[in-house]
Amino acid sequence: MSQGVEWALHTCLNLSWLDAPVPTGTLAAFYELPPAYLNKQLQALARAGILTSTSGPRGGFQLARTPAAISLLDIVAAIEGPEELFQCDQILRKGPGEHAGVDYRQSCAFAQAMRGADLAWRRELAGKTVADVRADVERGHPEAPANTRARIVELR
Amino acid sequence: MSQGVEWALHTCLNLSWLDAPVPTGTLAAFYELPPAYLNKQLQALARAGILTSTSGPRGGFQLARTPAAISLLDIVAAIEGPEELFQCDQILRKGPGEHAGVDYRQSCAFAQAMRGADLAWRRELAGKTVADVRADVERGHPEAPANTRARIVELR
DNA sequence: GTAGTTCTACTCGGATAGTATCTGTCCGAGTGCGCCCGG
DNA sequence: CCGGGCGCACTCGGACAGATACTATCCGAGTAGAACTAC
Repeated sequence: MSQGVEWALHTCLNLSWLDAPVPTGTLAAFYELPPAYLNKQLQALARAGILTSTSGPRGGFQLARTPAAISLLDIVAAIEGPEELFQCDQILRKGPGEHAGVDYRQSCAFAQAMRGADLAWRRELAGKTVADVRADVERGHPEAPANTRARIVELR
Repeated sequence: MSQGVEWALHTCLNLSWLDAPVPTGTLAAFYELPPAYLNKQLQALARAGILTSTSGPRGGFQLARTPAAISLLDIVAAIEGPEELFQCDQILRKGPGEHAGVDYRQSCAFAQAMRGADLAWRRELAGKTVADVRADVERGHPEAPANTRARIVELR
């Protein structure tokens, strides 16, 4: 699974503590990440409607909706794409007893099982939002929001 | 997710209907797969203890244990490796408020959530065995075992 | 003093290289079977 | 006719290229703000 997912998750959490656009360079410096490559990931989040981007001075990225409306699945899907983990290539098409026109992505027992596991994974991710994670973090580290805000203005 | 997983799943199912070693070439011809590359996947299954391999004439691969003792997770893990889907690189190490020596793979809220989803996925896969899938297939297509056996001897 | 204009610096966005992993292929080591030879 | 030895064809196993996708970088288009000028 792509590296950018972790960057996107933590960056979204940080943005949830801020209410003004933050440029890529500042967000990258926060974790010492390559700025241009982080920018690429944030572009994907913007295309997915999770972030909004504003150009020019005082521009940058900010959350497009409330943290409670952003699930971890939204972020993962924005970076990794909407495809399932297991892609059925229907090799049964080449086997014996094949009925042309059958969609083995639906009828193959293995494809069904893999899809079931995929759905269980997605259900877990869809059930956790950025707001949930933020609450967990603030419970364990009440100073985190202030620290983050301070570091961001320090890096501007 | 790797292509070889689908090949491995279907090949294990086919082998569950047979009780003698089948060479890679025959198994590959069954679905018109590249023989040498399928061989590579079967080697991985053998290393994982799912198949046993015998060299020489009349050799090949066969299941190492009963189909009820082979879960889909076993096969997936043999091909893809034992790593989790999401790898936490602990970028928090580079952030503010960092306490040296903390293992963020354990304490980071995102890592915990991703691990939970991973476990849900694995639980689904571990709960389904090759024997289960075989029963499903035989229910829908009672002729499948005989067809498979016939095709295998035909391709020998 | 104020409004309009220009200029500049800053930001995103997509186009462009480098690298690791997945995909596919090849040849050598080992092995069991069948054949041949001798008794 | 029967037993032993030899040769051979077959199979796995790991070492070797090619293709795809991930990682990383750079430069141009657009924009908001500030500075400057004219009234």
